[in-house]
Amino acid sequence: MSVDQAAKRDIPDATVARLPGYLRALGQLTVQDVLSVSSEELAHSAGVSSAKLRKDLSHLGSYGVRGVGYDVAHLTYQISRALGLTHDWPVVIVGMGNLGRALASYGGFATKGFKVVALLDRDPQLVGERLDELTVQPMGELVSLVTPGEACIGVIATPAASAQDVADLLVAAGVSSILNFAATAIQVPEGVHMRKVDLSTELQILAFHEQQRSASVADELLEGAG
Amino acid sequence: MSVDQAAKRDIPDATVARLPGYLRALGQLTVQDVLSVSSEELAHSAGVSSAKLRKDLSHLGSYGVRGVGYDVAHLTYQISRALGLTHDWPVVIVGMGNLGRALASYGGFATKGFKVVALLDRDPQLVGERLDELTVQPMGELVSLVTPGEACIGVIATPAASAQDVADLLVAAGVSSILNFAATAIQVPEGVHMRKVDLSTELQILAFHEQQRSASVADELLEGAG
DNA sequence: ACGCTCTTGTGAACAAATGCACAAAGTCGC
DNA sequence: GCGACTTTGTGCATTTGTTCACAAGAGCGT
Ligand SMILES: NC(=O)c1ccc[n+]([C@@H]2O[C@H](COP(=O)([O-])OP(=O)(O)OC[C@H]3O[C@@H](n4cnc5c(N)ncnc54)[C@H](O)[C@@H]3O)[C@@H](O)[C@H]2O)c1
Ligand SMILES: NC(=O)c1ccc[n+]([C@@H]2O[C@H](COP(=O)([O-])OP(=O)(O)OC[C@H]3O[C@@H](n4cnc5c(N)ncnc54)[C@H](O)[C@@H]3O)[C@@H](O)[C@H]2O)c1
Repeated sequence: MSVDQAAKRDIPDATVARLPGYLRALGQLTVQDVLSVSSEELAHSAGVSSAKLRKDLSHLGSYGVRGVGYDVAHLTYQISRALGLTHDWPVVIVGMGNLGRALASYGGFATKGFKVVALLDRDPQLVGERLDELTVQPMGELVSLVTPGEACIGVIATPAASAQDVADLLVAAGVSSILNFAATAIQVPEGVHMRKVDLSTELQILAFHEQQRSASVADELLEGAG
Repeated sequence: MSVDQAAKRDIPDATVARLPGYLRALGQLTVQDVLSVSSEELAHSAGVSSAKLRKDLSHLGSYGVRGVGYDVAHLTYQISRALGLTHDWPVVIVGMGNLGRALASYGGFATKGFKVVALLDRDPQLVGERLDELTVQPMGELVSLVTPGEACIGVIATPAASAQDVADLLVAAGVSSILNFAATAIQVPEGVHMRKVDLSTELQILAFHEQQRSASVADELLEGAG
């Protein structure tokens, strides 16, 4: 058993970040009743190179068959296990504005190893409102919803100004992983995992590349003229 | 001027991905009327190490003053320029469901160098609906909205099943940068930039770390017992 | 049984990113 | 002016990630 866990222990971050993409591609193959897939094909559907895919999978163990490829069902299981998706993780969403509602009504959670267990907002006007099986609760309920020591994922969908306060409340209640949608950096204590999803960052990165493109076009014109 | 552009030309990807975060931290300092900031302070607000921040900024040029720090306004300008945010980029959003509406009504675009110029959906029921100054238009309007050669950013907020089709339409219309919110990998031709924002990927990465944590706790218990 | 074909898994080379540590270059008090 | 002090910018070592290229292994037809 120690071998098994040791194998999981040092999966590179870059690999972990790509595993969900492989899982999704495998899911599409599953519904198409495809039983087996080569690294080349799977890599193409996931949008990576086949060498990268094979190296990534080699970190989980040796689950392919040389000359044949990977068994779709078995690989799906192995990746799910590596990611810790063999059981559902509870998720609480804080902030029931435009984004929070969209997230709450988004069905993609349940099928992927997560279960939204609570929706919270500090606005008394929103508390009590029903959204897809769940009732919006006041912030005070947080401590009774989260059991310290038991893993729980917190999602922040409040305005940037409240994000740090909400993060502090989540951490105090015992949440150890936070996904932040607010457009601000938040500080969390050591031991709490934090990731952010940020629209404007992504757009700005795209803008950078667009600008590079137009700059190089301009340069080529100048070079042609000079 | 060639020197200037050469300096911008090879900013590492990892640096580009962090620049928006610095810009945001600088924005907060600006509203607080802070005029100057050290790498240590700015790095802390942006959630990175000061060495990383300095190395990142050094790729843009030498805009700090030794012994003092960085001028907030000037650094803001330089980063904006490096990212290509000195003028607004047009953005079209396709898919006016839960997420698309949240994005459309999100004010964060305008202040950050972007302007939503069109909302599109294929559902005739939604076409014609007004959302914040804009009317939802049918997909056929795409070609008349985008001018090939002029940069435009396309945002995909349709279900996964339609994402590839929508991407193809956007590319055909002349869009050269795409931000994909749909939970699927899409293929775009060489020369088109594509980035994705994906909730379930992020949650799965958090789940991995939670699982690592519980695995190591279990290990420690075993070790203590053995 | 054997050789042919196919595809995995991985060592080794390469590239990118990070972190360290300090010289260089500025400010400020005197 | 000058020396003490502060903070930047960067060369270098280290770590992390990617790509290449191919040996090892599995299936299949004969
Ligand atoms: N809407 C989008 O498309 C979008 C896109 C990208 C990022 N974001 C970010 O997501 C966040 C939410 O966006 P939105 O459009 O849903 O905002 P919103 O204003 O519609 O909703 C925010 C909600 O958070 C609640 N709230 C505020 N402070 C709180 C606190 N301290 N504790 C608990 N609840 C609190 C408010 O009552 C409100 O219901 C913002 O930070 C925004 O920048 C939104
Ligand atoms: N809602 C969320 O919180 C959330 C979170 C993460 C990811 N996502 C992803 O974002 C996407 C959209 O989610 P949603 O909840 O808004 O879905 P939705 O079903 O509410 O809306 C989808 C919209 O896209 C339109 N559409 C469908 N096919 C189209 C096509 N070919 N061309 C143009 N328009 C088309 C539909 O008419 C509909 O209005 C999904 O892929 C989902 O996985 C959503």
